[in-house]
Amino acid sequence: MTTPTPRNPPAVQDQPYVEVFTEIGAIEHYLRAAVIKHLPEGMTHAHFEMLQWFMRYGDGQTPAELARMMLLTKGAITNILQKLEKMGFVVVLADCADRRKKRVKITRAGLEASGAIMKDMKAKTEALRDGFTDDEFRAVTPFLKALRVFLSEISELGAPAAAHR
Amino acid sequence: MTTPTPRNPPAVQDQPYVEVFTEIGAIEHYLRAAVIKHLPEGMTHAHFEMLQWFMRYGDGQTPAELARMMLLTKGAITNILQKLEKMGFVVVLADCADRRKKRVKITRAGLEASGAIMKDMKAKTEALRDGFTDDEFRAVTPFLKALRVFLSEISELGAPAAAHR
DNA sequence: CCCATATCGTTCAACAGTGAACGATATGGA
DNA sequence: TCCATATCGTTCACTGTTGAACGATATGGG
Repeated sequence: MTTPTPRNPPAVQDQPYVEVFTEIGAIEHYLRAAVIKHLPEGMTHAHFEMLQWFMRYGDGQTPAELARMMLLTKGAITNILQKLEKMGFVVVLADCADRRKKRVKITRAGLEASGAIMKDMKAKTEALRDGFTDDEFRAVTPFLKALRVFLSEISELGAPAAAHR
Repeated sequence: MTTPTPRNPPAVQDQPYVEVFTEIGAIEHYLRAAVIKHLPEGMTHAHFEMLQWFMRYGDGQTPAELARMMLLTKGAITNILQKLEKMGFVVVLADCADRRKKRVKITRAGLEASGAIMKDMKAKTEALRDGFTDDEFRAVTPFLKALRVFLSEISELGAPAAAHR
């Protein structure tokens, strides 16, 4: 056992919301880490999230729509789609009605790849459902939704105008 | 009004836990965006998080300890600390007892910079406390903590050994 | 006293995401 | 009709993080 870390004590105790944000950040981190372990060679977490998005909401969206939904920039979406298309997991089609737009469709190979990954993660998702009930998740969902909406509105606001002088 | 997006319908409805993870990812995204708007020129979200960490838990940790606590690699911590030191917000001292280690201390300037940012964000934190009660945050904290612990344990596990053969 | 092992902090190449350009296309009011 | 404005998808320079090195230091068993 080593000497305990010398350290100045914290000045105050955490506000409840600070603790929530900290836990949320950690959950995000560990969830990503857990998923990444199951992705095949060359597939990024963002790639997998894109495929999952199609599984959840269907496909046929434009890249700009995907960017807004997935909270990424259009540039990131372009990059992700190009790689997914190279892998054969999506096709990107021109939109005849509006020639600025494109439409993204998941391929059969994409469906299969997505399914294979989820199957590979099955033990973990089952452990999750073993440790927590659906009702526990449902119990916190309204609050998380409200918090997300609140932050999405507030995050668009800039810094205050340096007070008045 | 444009034509509604042509899109294949989703096959199934979201599992409760999927929705929770989605909301958590969005909360993380918007929270980061909201904070970044208030950071001074040259300060990164990671820099600010480091300063906040010292405010919460005190300073004097080693870089390796900071890496473990903040869920970043040692390389990232080195980078962040070097920049914070250039800004004059932290000092990195040698540990006499263990010459492999260093100890990080926040400076008065770091305290002031951190305080100034928090003051700048005051309107937003007040809006947060206006929209949600402490009890609401406290109500979800145990579940989030348990979920974080669960994921931290499960994320260390690798992929299954490709079944048997 | 060694020496194998572990941890320390740093460096570096690779890579993903951002944000601001850009040309192309749509849209709607003068 | 024409033109200002907006959105489309792409590109590119920049930046932050990762993961694997590396040398230096500490530790503990033989």
